[in-house]
Order: sequence, then structure tokens, then C-alpha cells
Amino acid sequence: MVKIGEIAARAGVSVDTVRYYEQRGILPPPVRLPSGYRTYAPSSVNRIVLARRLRAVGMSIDEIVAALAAHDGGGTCGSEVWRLEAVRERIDTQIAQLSKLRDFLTPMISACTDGCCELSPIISPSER
Amino acid sequence: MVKIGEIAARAGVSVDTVRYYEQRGILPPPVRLPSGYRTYAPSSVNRIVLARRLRAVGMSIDEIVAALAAHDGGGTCGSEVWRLEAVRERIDTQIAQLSKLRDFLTPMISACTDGCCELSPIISPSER
DNA sequence: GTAAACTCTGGAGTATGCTCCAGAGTCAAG
DNA sequence: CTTGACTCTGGAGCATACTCCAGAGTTTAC
Repeated sequence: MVKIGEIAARAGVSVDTVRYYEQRGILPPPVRLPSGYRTYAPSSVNRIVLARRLRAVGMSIDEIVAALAAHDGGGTCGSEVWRLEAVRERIDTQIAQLSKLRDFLTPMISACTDGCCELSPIISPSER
Repeated sequence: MVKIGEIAARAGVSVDTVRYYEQRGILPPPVRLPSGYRTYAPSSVNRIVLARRLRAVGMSIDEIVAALAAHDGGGTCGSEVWRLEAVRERIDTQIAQLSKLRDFLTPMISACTDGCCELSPIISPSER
């Protein structure tokens, strides 16, 4: 079991962020030493890193909490099918969205090379 | 040329957002009527929709401005290679990042079915 | 020509996600 | 045992991205 400073360092976040994530429900309340110090299993890093990555791709804290809750709510570990799948589905949705965005962009690029740009409406096409 | 209300409706955003995007540099200063009203080419919708989609996948306003500037800075339209490509590259990076995230998750899901969960450190593995 | 709907500006307000701080206690090395 | 690093709590502060508002002018439909 490690203290907050080390867990934060390992996850690449600040100590404040770890406490904030606990407050928001991303991290469960950790075991406390008699002194009140928080102690974490080293694997807690995974949860923080995962949250960070999900944040980086546009998920809100609430969405992450919901996704993790769906995962955690699967029941006793190993006793039934877990739903980390839900998170993965969310990612697949994101990827699909991005691909669509990519497809949205591609014809624009072609249009550009044809002498007309759909993204710079400041000058009308006739002026080009 | 259409007024702000219609451009906002077409893009599915609020009038305030359109003005905010102009202020932030996502949209160029529009042509004004003698009354001071903003008027836009219908194609301006594309720029707003694109910005929205990029926001939805985690890009900040500043990043979007930079990406669009890279695009706009390509010179006279059709006269040289445009760099909307830069935006597309950003998206590809995102997709790659998400795929990595997906790969990060998959072994966790397997681990779960094996009776150990890396995301719920509140209970130590020995207690399971 | 008048009422309803729309637009203007500048600034204040809100939600989210951190980030920092004070003041006090705890721990680890020498 | 002291010194410096670490941790605690609660609350304030900050950046981002909107969102709303007042008060005033403009446009549109009847």
C-alpha cells in the first residue's frame, strides 16, 4: 500500500487531482492509516490513468464515474460478467464519431484542391 | 447571406455561441449590414459544425483555432496545397490514442473474468 | 405604423475540472 | 529529537467554454 504522493506520481497527476477524483467518485474512499493518511493499492494507478485517458478524449468526469460504476456494479469480481465492456463501447462510439468526422473532412480537402473552400467564408467563391 | 439566428439554427448552436466563436477566432469577422447585423455565407455552417465536432472529441478552442489557422494559412484557395490535412492528422492521432486505450482496457476485462479486478482497489485481491 | 421577433454590445454569471492555500498534524532520516 | 518532506481539511481561486442579461436599435409581417 502506497501513500497519495507516490500514487499521484506513478499516475502522472497531482496529489490534488487524486483527492479530487476521490471526491468526485472516480476513486473509492481509500483505506486510512491511524494518522488519517490515505493508502492505496498500487493498482489504483490504473484507475487514475484510465480516467485521465478518458478525459483526454472528451469524456466528462460524470461520464467516467458512470462508466466505472457500470464496471464496478458488475458484482463480485469473477462471479459474473463484468461490464468494463461499457467503457470499451464508449470508446468505440468515440472512434466511430471521429471516423465520421474524418469522412466529413475529406471531401472538404478535395473541394479545396478544386479551388473552393468551405471553411473560409470570409471571401466569397466568386472572388477567388 | 444569412443572419446570425439562421446560421446558428442551421449549425445547431446558440446565437451566443456563434458570437463567442467569432470572438475566439474560430469564425472570421463577418460582413456587417449597415445596421451592424452580421451576415454569413451559408457555408459558414460547416466551420461551426466542424468546430463543434472537434470540441466533442476533446479539442480545445485554442487547438481548433490553430488547426483552422493552419488550414486557412495555406494561401489562396486552390493555388497551393491546403492544410486541412493538419486537422485530419489530429483526428488520426485521437483515433490512435483511443485504440491504445482500447488495448489498455482489453487485458483488464480478461483479468476480471479471471477473478481479479485492476480497477477496484478498494478490496484487496486476497479478499476476493 | 406598430407589434413581435431579431440583433447589437459589454459585461456578468454558470458549470466543469482542476489547482492552490493556510494552518496543523505526521513521518523518516540523521 | 529535530528538521524537512509529506499529508490532512475546507475553502478559495482559476481557466475554459459557454450562457444569460439589460438596454437599445432593426427588421418583418400585418
